[in-house]
Amino acid sequence: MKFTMAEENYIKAVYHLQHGQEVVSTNALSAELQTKPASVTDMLKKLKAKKIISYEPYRGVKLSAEGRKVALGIVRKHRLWEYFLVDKLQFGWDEVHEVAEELEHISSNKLIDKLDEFLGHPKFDPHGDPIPDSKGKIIAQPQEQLSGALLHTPVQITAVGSQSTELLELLKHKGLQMGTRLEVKKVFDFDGSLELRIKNQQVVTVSRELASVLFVKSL
Amino acid sequence: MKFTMAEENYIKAVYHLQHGQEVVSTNALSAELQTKPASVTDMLKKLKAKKIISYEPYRGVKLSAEGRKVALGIVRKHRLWEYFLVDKLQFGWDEVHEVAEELEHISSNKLIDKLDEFLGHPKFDPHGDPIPDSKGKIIAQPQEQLSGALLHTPVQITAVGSQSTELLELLKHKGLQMGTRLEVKKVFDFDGSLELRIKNQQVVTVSRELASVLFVKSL
DNA sequence: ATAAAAATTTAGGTTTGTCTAAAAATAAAT
DNA sequence: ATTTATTTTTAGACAAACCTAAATTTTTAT
Ligand SMILES: [Mn+2]
Ligand SMILES: [Mn+2]
Ligand SMILES: [Mn+2]
Ligand SMILES: [Mn+2]
Repeated sequence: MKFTMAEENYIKAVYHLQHGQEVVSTNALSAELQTKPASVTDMLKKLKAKKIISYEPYRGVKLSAEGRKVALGIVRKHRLWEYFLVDKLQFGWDEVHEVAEELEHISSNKLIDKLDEFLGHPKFDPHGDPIPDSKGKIIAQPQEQLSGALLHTPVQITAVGSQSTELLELLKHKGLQMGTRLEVKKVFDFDGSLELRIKNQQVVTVSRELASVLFVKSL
Repeated sequence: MKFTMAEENYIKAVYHLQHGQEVVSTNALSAELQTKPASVTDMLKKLKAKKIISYEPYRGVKLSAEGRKVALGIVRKHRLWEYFLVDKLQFGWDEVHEVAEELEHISSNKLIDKLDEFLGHPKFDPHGDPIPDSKGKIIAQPQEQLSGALLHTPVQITAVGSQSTELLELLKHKGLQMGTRLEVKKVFDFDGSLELRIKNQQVVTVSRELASVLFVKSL
C-alpha cells in the first residue's frame, strides 16, 4: 500500500510515542506533529480505515501489525539517510534530522536497499539509534539511563533521547557525543546534577534533565 | 521563495519545453505533466502571481529571469541525484529518472552542495545532460543530431533526447550508451534508417526515429 | 456525587491541486 | 468570409490536510 507524506509522519509518530505507553493519545500526537488535536482526529479515522492503527474514539490509538511494519520502514529510511549525511557528506550529527525528515519519504525500496549496501549495512544511526534491517528487524536497546548509572564505573554513551537542536548544541558544548567514554564521579542530591569525568579528560557537570536523556552501556 | 512540489514540477516543465520554442503552450504542459489543460491554467495563474512566469491568457507562457533561476536549481538537483544513483549506488542509467523526480524536491541547499562536492563536481549527468553549478551556470551543448552526422566520421554519443524507459531499453539492447564511439556507415533514403559501426565492434542498424534523439560530437 | 477541568471529537471552513463539462477565443479549412 | 476544428479558459466540484469554535466525553477535584 502507498501512503502520503502526512500519513507517513503520523504513522512514525505513533510508533515513537508508543514506546513504553500502551496507547497513544490525540494530544500527544498533536504535540509531536505540531498540528491541532482536531486535525489528528481526522487523520486517525483515515488510518483506521486503512487498517494501519486500531482506534476507538476517546480511547487512544495503537499501531496494527501492518502499521508497525510500515513505521519500521520509515524509521529505517530516516536513520540510513542520517548515517549517509554524517558518514559520506560530513554533516554534523546535529544537522541531519530535518533533512532526513524529508528524505525518509522517498518511495523507492530499491534506492534504500542500495543505499544500505553502499553504507555497509550500518547498525546504528549517528544518534545511536538502531537501524531496522530490510525485513523490519530492529535491535532492541537496553537503554540504561546515565542518571541511573553506578558511581566510578566506566560507561559509554550509546544514544540520546531527543534530536532537538537545543540538546545537541549542549552536548557539543560539553564535549559529549556518541561513543564518549566516561564515569560518574558524584551525584548531588539537591538538584540531581552529576559530575562526570570524561575518559582521560576534564570533569564536566550535567543537569538531571540532561542525564535523563543520555543512554549508556557499561564497559 | 519556497515552492511546493507541484509548483516545482511545473517550473521545470516550462524550462524544458522552452528549449527552441519561444513560448510554451498550455497543452504542451498538460501533456508533459500528465494533467488536464484546465489544471495547467490554474497553476499558470498562481505562478504568474508569484512572478515566476510571464503569461497572458491564450498567449502562452515564458519563464521570468527569477523563474529560470529556480528551474536551474531544480535541474541541478535532479541531475546530481541521477549521477549519485549511477556512480555511487550502481543504478542503471535507465532506472534513475523516476527516483530523481522525487529527490529533486528535497529542499536543503546545504545538502545539494555537499552532495556536489562528494561527487567531485560532475559536469554531466548519466544521460549526458549538463549539470548547472551552484550559481546556476550551465554548459550550453551544441547538440548535433546523429541523423545529421557525416558518413565515415568518428563521433561519440554525448546525450539522449528523452528519458523514456522505452528509449533506454532500446539503447541498452543495441549496445549504445553515453560515450559510445561509432561512425555512420550508410544512410538509407527509403526509411531514413542508418547503419552504424560501433568502435571496433559490430554493425547495428538504427531507425530514423532513434537517430533523431541521439546527440553526438565529432572526435 | 457533583462540579470543574482537561481531552477529544464534531461541525463547518480554507487552501492546494486536481477533475469534468461548458463557454470562449484562436487557428484552420472551405 | 464563414464555417469548422482546435486550443484554452471559466465554472463548479472534489479529496487531502489543515484550521477555529463549539459540543461532547472523560478525568480530576471538591
Ligand atoms: Mn518526515
Ligand atoms: Mn537519528
Ligand atoms: Mn519532480
Ligand atoms: Mn538525466
